[in-house]
Amino acid sequence: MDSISIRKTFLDFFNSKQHQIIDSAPMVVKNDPTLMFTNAGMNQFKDIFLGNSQIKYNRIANTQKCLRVSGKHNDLEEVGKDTYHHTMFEMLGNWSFGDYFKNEAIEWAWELLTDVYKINKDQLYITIFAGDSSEGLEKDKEAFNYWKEIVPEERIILGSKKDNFWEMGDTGPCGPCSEIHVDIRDKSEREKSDGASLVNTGNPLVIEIWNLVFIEFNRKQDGSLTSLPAKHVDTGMGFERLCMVLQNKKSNYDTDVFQPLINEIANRANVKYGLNENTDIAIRVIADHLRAISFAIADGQLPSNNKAGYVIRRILRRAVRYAYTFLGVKVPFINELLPTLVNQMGHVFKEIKSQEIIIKKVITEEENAFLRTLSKGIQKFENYISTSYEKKIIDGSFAFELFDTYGFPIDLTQLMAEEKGWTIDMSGFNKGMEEQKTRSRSAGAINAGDWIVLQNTEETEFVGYDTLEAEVNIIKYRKVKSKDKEFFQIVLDKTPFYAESGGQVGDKGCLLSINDNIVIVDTKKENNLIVHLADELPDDLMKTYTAKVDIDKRIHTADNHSATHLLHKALRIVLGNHIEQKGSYVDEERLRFDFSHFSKLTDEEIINVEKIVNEKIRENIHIEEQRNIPIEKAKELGAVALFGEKYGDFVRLIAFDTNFSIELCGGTHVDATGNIGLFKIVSETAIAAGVRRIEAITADKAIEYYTSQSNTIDEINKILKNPKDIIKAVNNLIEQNNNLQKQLDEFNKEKTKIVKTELIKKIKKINNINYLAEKVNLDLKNIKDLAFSIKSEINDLFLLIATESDGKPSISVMISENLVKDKGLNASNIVKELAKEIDGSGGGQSFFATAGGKNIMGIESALAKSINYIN
RNA sequence: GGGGAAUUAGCUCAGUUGGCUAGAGCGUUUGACUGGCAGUCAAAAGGUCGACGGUUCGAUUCCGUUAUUCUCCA
Repeated sequence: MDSISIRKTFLDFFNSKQHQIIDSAPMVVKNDPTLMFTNAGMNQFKDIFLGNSQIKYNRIANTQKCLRVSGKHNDLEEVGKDTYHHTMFEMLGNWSFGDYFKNEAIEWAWELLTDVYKINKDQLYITIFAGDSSEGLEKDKEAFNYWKEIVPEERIILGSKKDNFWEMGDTGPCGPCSEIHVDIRDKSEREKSDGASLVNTGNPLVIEIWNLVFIEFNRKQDGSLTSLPAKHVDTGMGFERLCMVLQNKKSNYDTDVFQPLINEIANRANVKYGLNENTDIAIRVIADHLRAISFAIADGQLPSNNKAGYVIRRILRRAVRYAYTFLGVKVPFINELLPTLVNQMGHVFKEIKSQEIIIKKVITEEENAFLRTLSKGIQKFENYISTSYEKKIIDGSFAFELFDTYGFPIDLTQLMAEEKGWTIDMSGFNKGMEEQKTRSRSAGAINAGDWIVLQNTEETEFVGYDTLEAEVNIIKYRKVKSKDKEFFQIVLDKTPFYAESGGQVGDKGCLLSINDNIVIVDTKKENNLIVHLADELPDDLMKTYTAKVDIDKRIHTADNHSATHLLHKALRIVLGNHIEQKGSYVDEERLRFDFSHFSKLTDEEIINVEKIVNEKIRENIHIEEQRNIPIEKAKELGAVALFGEKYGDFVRLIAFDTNFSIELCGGTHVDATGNIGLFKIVSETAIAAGVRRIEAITADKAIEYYTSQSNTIDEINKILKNPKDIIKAVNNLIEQNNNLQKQLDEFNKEKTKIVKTELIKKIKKINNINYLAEKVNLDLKNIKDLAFSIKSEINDLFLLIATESDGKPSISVMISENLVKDKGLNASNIVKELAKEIDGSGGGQSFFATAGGKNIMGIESALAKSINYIN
């Protein structure tokens, strides 16, 4: 069975069991501070488990794109070395939310694996939770009894809390799980030893294939467990692994999920897969990482220099490094593999097909950038080797500097050192690493206290679309410490405050009562929870408060947000339908819109975009809002859906003229476009390969902009005495200035020349030295020129020039090089001594030195004393 | 969020106890050689040393602030 049918069979099977089949959520997670990427199938249902969201379907199944590269599940460094770790993988799963439980979950899993996929029953083993006395938990008898009916008892293995009890985090929903393991060893091996003894022992051929989690408890802060009223089923089956089993392979990489990529890589690198351990690893790394970065970029996460974007960059760089070191490919080529991937997965995951061009462009650019980083690191490394050749040990601190500051991978440093017969002081390197880690941890440590729950309410009601003021009660709060700040997070039963999301900043405002005025400094979202940030708590937490949003900030933010929608559509009209939103930021000051486009916008295009937006503003189009419509209907209406945004099945739709702009959007907007007033683009720049950024202002800010521009022109006009043609007048001025500057230079040259000839005339020959000490009226730069110029004409020169500028004296001494050498004269020393006369100090080189001081009266004596040096 | 680094000619970069009136290669322009292309040789132009402030007689160099970029950690 090929991988495409395997995936389809899974979804069809659960569809036939009345499951709603849903799309994969984006790999890139928004609104969850604890998670950067989707790392398990259940992530998008976290709010349901936590009770923050309502259940829309009782039964769901899907295939979920997952990425395990950071945090608790970090498989990045393992990828490639074995046959089963991946950064990106698909997780097949079926869920029950308060609907069916252990019985059906077990029955269906068995049916699918053995009846549908036809896996040999003798090769399957079951694990169930054995119980844990320290938790006061008994063996999962329920699961055991169900399994016993379908599987011989000796194939059911009791597992510990570590293997068979699943927890989402330190607190929250959890429960026992039951895993299905499969033994894919050769028949002869299976006959020799029992597979049961190899379950959970790390054998790559006796592996877990499906994990069925039964969520029935809630872990409280004090560590105790309570039984949940609604029990859930959460299952996960690794797709790539399933393919391996069904295709009778011993490695995920041997399945048709990876083989086309592997062949392509081997082809292009001109190596054969399966002959050499090192090149095999490299090929697997590249195949895996290409998938991860392509899907991440499609989900809207561009490589960048921090956070999630940085993780993506690192994955790509790991791939480039393996290609560079083990395949000897030193030019960008990973981007060229993309068509193979798109060909293979584009029909299921449409996002990589529709964005193929931009993904390729971004990868190419990143490859080039990293190859540059590598060559810089190599240069640094070779410099180091050549300057400290005697010891043949590379300092840990230098290796760390290369890694930390220049991004040069440590194992590459090791490899290069080995080639030269050097070693690296790894303990020094590790020490630097440790220091860096502890520094970061202590700085980033956020100490969140327990939630203090005052009321039990399911979900905060957001009323901010309709009102900016509401009577509210506090349902829970907690104190949060981060580094030197301490603040409170407050959750309300309902709130007019918009929480930061979709690029729009969170609201500010206050909680008011007769005696209290608590300032809300920001509003953020943690999953679906709207959290208000405040520096202090109200005195009486049980009271009802008036929650008031900062109206000015909200209105101006809405201006900018609505303008962003108009801009988006205008860009599509002017530039074409390839425009995809890649990022957006909206606050009360301005708006920022990143979008895919391949060249700089011309002045004309920018003017056209501005023109369209301003026309739509003048049309004063009223907003059409539909708050809860099914996503299918929204798409029918032509709404622009954004990759990288997570949508429920019901969405909010914002239209300004249904024939013009329709977008799915949770943000706050103006009632009619006329409120925006005026729209002005202030900058257009590139931010990544194929991605451009427009920054713009609206309303008051735009008017201020034009006012200040106009004032500037008025000022210039005034200064130039109202010329007919201001541009011509300025050009004339510049030209005149250039001419004058030229003349001035000429004049100074002339003057210097005259002074020079006069000075040369005054030179006296004393003891075979051409001596002169004079005061002149030139600035310091000209004196320097003068001194060098005289030196080039007069041999055996001892020259002292003094001058006065801004009421301060300064002296310069110039001595011919041969005198410096033969007579031991040193201009620097001489000038230091003479500087005493003018209450100053100075220095310089042995043939030319300068000094400055405070006492003008000392110039004469300094000039007089200079003769002592040649006598 | 925290650390490290970079920013010098159109491009790629040198430039250490603060003072060599700021350099190289490539590119550009001009001239010579050649029938032309190309090339060789010679010469020239091109610098607010990222911005602002401080220390100093003097700052590309030292210190602080800031901007941008790179990089590592969380």
